[in-house]
Amino acid sequence: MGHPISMSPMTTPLRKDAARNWDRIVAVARALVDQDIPLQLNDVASRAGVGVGTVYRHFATPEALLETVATSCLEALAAHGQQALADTDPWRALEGFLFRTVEAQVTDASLAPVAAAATDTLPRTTELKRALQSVGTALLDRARDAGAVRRDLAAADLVPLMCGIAYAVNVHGGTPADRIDTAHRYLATLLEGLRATPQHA
Amino acid sequence: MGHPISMSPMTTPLRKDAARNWDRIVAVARALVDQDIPLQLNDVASRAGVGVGTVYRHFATPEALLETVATSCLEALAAHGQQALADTDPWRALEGFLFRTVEAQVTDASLAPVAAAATDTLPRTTELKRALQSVGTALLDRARDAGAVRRDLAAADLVPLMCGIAYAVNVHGGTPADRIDTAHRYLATLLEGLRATPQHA
DNA sequence: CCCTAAGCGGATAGATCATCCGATTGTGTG
DNA sequence: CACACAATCGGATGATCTATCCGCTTAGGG
Repeated sequence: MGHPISMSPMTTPLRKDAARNWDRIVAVARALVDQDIPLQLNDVASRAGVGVGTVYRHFATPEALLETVATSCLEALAAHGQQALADTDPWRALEGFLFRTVEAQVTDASLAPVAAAATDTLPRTTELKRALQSVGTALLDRARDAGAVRRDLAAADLVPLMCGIAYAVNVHGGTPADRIDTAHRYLATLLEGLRATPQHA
Repeated sequence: MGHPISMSPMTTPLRKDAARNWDRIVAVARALVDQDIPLQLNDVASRAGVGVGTVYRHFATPEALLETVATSCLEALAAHGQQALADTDPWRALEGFLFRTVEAQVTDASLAPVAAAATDTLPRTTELKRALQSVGTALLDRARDAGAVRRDLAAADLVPLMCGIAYAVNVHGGTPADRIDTAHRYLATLLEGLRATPQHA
């Protein structure tokens, strides 16, 4: 699957047992994140049935493990971003992309902290975040050129705003279904404000 | 100043040395919060020049200490809320109140965690939060009755949204001045969306 | 089959947290 | 003022959590 080496072909492949342990650890971490249990590496080790040293060797910090867990989700977002760029309607493209982004953050607890972190542990995370940022910038610029969004919001505001919405949803709370609904309402409201406001012209 | 007993007249006053230590501890905590240093009670004790036991006796948990630090700020907000209720323009009143709220959260690091916490440690905090909530509800209802805000946002959304904005500002980062500016931009955008949107009628 | 290096795993040192209790000090009383 | 007693102090201490190090095991090429 998604072992580190699958991204960097220059590294010697992991030994079979190492790969197995890597999978176990990430699977356990995924489960913990889904249950909102904080990632403590000692704990992960015992749950995965491996030694503490093994976990620390693969992932130097809880953040590194969390980023690994988040990777697939980030990749899916980036992929959708590419599709959005192909949409001919600039506003619809931006709107759809942002909806997916918040929905992902609200659905997957691993995403929010990774998105909000100023500095990344893994190069892969940096790479993916950069890609997402550039897609967002492109979509926003296009929408702005089309006169569809107000001019005082910059590309650098997109990530913070999406994180803010996700955070607000968490504060609001509720069942998973509620949360998605809340996320939609909040984002819809924000987008209404994001639109260029012709009534002020 | 604001010792616990000043709010509950039924309790015997603190002994002189106890009051002095209480002040020292809160002052140190205030300073730590302002420097974004996490509140660790052992650490607070040594910085305040008191024993660990003393700190733990006054504040059972870091949250209790944080809530105490935040109290004066919450009181100021509640006071402003009362003034806002006196404003005859429903929209302006709501807008002003919300601006103050985010500004406070962005300015004072003790506020955000206290506002976002689902459950309070101190009764006083619960009381103040309830008061703020009811002011917010009143302002929102009034604005809605005046047809000034969209109907699909409830009073229960106000706190989460304000926390979300503050969080977004933190993710965005920058100097204190930048942060206040960012907060204003974000809130202005959100408020634009919060307004009733007549062009959809 | 054997050798080597990659990988394993847990004992353990180090840091942090929170409690408990003997020593100290403020305060009301005679 | 001297005393008694209760309130408060403070840090030694045990519990918990974090992360490293190193002797043992095992995969996999020759």
